[in-house]
Amino acid sequence: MGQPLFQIRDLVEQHGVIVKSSNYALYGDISRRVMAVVASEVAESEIYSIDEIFIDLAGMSFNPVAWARNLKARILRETGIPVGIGISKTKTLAKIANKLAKKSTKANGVLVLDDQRWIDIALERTEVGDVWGVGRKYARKLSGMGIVTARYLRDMPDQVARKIMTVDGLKTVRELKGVICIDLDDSPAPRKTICVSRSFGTEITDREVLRDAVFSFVSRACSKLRRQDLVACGLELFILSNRFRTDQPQFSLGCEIDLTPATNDTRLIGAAISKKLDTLWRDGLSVKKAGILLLDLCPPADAPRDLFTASCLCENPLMEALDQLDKRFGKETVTVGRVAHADGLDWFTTSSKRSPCYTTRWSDLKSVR
DNA sequence: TCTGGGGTCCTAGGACCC
DNA sequence: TCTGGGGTCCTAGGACCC
Repeated sequence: MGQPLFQIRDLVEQHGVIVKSSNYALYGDISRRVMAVVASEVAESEIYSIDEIFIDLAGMSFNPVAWARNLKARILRETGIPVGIGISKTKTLAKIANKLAKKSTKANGVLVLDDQRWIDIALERTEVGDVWGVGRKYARKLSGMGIVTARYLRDMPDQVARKIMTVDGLKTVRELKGVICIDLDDSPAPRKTICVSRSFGTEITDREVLRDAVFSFVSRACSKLRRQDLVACGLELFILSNRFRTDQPQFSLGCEIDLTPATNDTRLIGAAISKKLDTLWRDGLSVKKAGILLLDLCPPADAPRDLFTASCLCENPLMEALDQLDKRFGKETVTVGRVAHADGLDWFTTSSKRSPCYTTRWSDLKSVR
């Protein structure tokens, strides 16, 4: 997991491993299909990530195992996707149940942890670092104290948990005890930031090429922003050196830009960034990674206004037309400014092994004879 | 040669207010 | 010149998640 491909070339060759570049348009669409099936069966749920959903079964009177098996079968039939279902008293315990459901052949994808004896055994078999909310750093710290399993973690005193891992860690410990501390969140708060960043296939040493790249980030970020009906009050631009090259000086340069009045117009944000880029740039830089971060997002009506503008965002027919064209004919059919010069794409991340967008792009549709 | 991208939350400390 | 108590807001850094 997370290992660069070039480090495991022999393994790939030896076992005939199939390699795929990631394809988020495809994953996103398949995810929506799976979530839709789940939503049709339950009243309360929370989509937690592209491949996870929490379901509230409180007050349920039917047999949970039979119900879960049925749901699992239905998702497989309707989407082709195999899923695992873990059921318990809290989200943290349900995540553990889910993990075990996948591992155990007996469970075969569905596991209920309700009996305390079984919970104890499950926690004993779970490494502390596999608990939801315990990352690498905390896992190392806890192991140093002899807390190596989820069971030890559950049994540690509240004050110690709080001291080592702040209130979040305390919540985790209590959730392991079966006390609900992390509620089901069925209406997630709107985004506060939007980030678009890339590592480049080839390092960039030319300011104008970098400008091209940054412009394409702006284009993507603004389109995300408009899709969520938000405006940005500020943004951050950053450029980084290649951290793996010891023969080069390392740098991490960035700047913040105030956007007043708040906007989601690609042209305005592009122009603001372009100006800043000139002050940030120095000849001799070799840029491996760059990105932009849109900050302080809010609905247009909530945006701070300046003295001379009635509203931060009037109707913007041009941007609307742009989004419509993208929607109808594919991403970046029409772009603002200087995006995507014919010869300017060398820098782009390589993804030669991307699977087709079977379900979201007409030209990628599978043909059947 | 090649080394991912996109988010949130908490805390401590400093600046400021009355 | 010295002295106190009670707040808010912002930022950087560090942890976590997928």
